Amino acid sequence: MERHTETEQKIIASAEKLFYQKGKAGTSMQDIADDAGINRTLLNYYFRTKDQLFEAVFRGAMGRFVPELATLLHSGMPIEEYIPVMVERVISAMIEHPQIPSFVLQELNTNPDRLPQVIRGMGIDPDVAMKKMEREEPGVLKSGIDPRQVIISLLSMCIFPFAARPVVQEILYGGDEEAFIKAMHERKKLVPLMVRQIMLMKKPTS
Amino acid sequence: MERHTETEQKIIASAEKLFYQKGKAGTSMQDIADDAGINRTLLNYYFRTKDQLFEAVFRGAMGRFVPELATLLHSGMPIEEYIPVMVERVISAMIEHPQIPSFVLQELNTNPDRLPQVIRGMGIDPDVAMKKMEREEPGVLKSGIDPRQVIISLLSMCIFPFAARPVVQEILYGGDEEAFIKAMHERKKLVPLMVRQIMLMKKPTS
DNA sequence: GTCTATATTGTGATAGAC
DNA sequence: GTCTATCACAATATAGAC
Repeated sequence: MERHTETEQKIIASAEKLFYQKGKAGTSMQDIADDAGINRTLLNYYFRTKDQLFEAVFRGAMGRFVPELATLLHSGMPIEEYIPVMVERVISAMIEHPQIPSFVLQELNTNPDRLPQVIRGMGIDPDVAMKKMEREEPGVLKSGIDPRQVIISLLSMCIFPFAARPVVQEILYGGDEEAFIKAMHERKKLVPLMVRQIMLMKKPTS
Repeated sequence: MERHTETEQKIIASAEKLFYQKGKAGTSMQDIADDAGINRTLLNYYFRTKDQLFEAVFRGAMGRFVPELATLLHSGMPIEEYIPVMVERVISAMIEHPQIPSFVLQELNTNPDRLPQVIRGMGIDPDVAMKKMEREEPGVLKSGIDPRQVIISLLSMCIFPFAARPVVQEILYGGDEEAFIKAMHERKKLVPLMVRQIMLMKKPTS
């Protein structure tokens, strides 16, 4: 592990702030330098190119909640046991860094070529994950629901409120930031209960 | 209503495609002109500035699913009745235009100043919406759950799979586009059932 | 490590010929 | 309506002095 100079840290901090908010294309090197209060050419000195600086920020963002999500697919525990753990960790991570979900989704949408790399980075073997879910299905879901539909709902209920934070906060919480955060803390308990209800669901007309 | 020339339509089509995918800052006027196979200055002739062209595209995107969402808050029906209708409409609209959710969320995140305008555009009076939910709460939710938490979950389960489509499709459906779309069609029936389960939930330790 | 100066390319936008 | 030519400026990046 290298030690990072003060300037380098200021650059990363400003780059994170601006990339999270305005995206890669919407942020110029000058913007970052100004925000960090340093000369523009220092960005090139430390990171050579804008691409490499962005890469550093993106990896950092992934590193902050990919490990939590990877648990979902690799834990040895039966699915119902680690759902509360996983939800608690994921939502907590997002409360600390509320802008990461929309930032990551935006980048993956703009540049889907990155997906394979990201998935490998998560240490996920999709086949293994699929088999795990299929294997668990009979025990976990009384109904004939595709377990992937449950996974999607679980992830949705955790991540979406942050990806759509401005809208949710404004419309449902009257723009009150504290109220929004408080609601997200409550959600750490609520989402597992909601998912539990979904898993107890009766088979639909299939 | 004006009639639109062929060139104008080609411009809008290409602008939508590229803005949806790469965002406003990530798309240049040259990119759009090239995609439409026309001269770059024609964009200025028809829309004067990039801002105005983007505005046209953004309004178009909003218009495609805001009316569906507004129903959620303005319908005279009791909430449980129009949930299936609303889910069906919203998901169908997103199957037709899968890129709109991430596009709109991205823009609202980058430029939250737009929110008031958008909310007014939806014809939503937030106060009215809140009162409606509070008024319905006793009848609809046996538990003491904040009805906003249910609304958030409902919207999440509908919209998130599209906002995160590349990831969901790749990891859960092995990159198979058809399989993803089929799953989203099934979701039109599933989400109302899931929400119903959530609304039947017992009060947590409050 | 940090600065100034500069090269190079790209961008949004307009004027004016056809 | 569509083109060419041109403008003013912003962007990334590098060379080289200190």
